[in-house]
Amino acid sequence: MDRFLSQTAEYALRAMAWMALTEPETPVLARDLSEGSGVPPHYLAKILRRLVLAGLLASQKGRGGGFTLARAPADILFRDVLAAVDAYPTGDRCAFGWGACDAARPCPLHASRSALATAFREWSASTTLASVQQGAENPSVRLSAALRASALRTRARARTRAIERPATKRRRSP
Amino acid sequence: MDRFLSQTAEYALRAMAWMALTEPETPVLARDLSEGSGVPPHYLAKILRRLVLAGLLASQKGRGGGFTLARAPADILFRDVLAAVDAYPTGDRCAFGWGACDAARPCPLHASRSALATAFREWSASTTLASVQQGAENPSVRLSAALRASALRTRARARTRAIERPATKRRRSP
DNA sequence: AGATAAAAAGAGCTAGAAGTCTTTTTATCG
DNA sequence: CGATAAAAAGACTTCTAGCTCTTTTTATCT
Repeated sequence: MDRFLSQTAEYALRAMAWMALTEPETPVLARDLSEGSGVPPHYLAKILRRLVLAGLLASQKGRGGGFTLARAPADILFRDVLAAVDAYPTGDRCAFGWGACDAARPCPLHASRSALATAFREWSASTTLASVQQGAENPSVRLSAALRASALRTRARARTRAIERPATKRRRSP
Repeated sequence: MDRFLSQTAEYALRAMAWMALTEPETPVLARDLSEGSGVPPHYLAKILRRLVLAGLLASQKGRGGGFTLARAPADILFRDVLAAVDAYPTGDRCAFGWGACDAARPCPLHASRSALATAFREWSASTTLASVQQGAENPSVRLSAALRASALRTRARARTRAIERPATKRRRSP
């Protein structure tokens, strides 16, 4: 094992982190986000959808569309992001296998398990997307550069396509 | 999502917790452990094997055999149990997708992620099996009762089998 | 209107986790 | 020794997270 959270949860945090590091209000393409963050494009699309449904992102279809943060980074908890992709553990089922298990009638594992649950809840409820914006070496500089590069690639792709298709109109099978 | 750890990790902790609550030195049958803890019997067998290989349990084959704790509960960390079933996250891969990411060159998610990792490590390295033995309502009483009942069922099974097979000797297909 | 560009939807694939079943090995008892 | 009782081994199945591919919908631009 090499990670604490599920792959999907990590992808969701990664995507939101990227969003928090881009120019606010400017729509970001799923494709650029995928290339920049390394999350598989189609899988990222599904994750983004869930983040939209959870009210953390806003999406705009069609030309000039893309994704934008729905709220200020400081108002988006890690917990919100995890919950959006169903990666926020409720921990309501007893680890010991008991039907009922609470503070009143704790199972032998209850106390230890609660300690972990509490630590996790405090972490995810006290950490916001704003935390990714402050770095010792100002990582946003590097990130902006990466995204700029990505945007340049996007324009390059457009140009390439324009060249590949010289004046002839193509139509897909009817 | 409803749990913090993988199903296997939870089963491993559950099994070890049961072991810590039984009479020391007295071998516990995998079957009784399964019935008592609710872990599927054959799956539990595999988990127990891993715990033996990790040096946390001792096993004895044949009649009168079973499983016993290899060390005192206070000397068995939750971390040890999780590591035995490969459920101890190393967290060495960057959550942001960077190849290199450490305290020197942290990714934007590094600090937050480290906070979680630290909390988890401290929890799993400071919690031992002894923690399951101390409960406000002395859960070991209830557990001992449950195990006693389980042991009784085992003897009942033996009796039943003895009755089902009255003096005739059966042999499996050659 | 028509071309284009974006998100959205949905069907399907794959590998690994979780769980089952059967057989084999090893020990003990009578 | 032979019956029995336990763990151990291993093949096999099932389910689901993660991932891919294709098509559809919606918006914008000329």
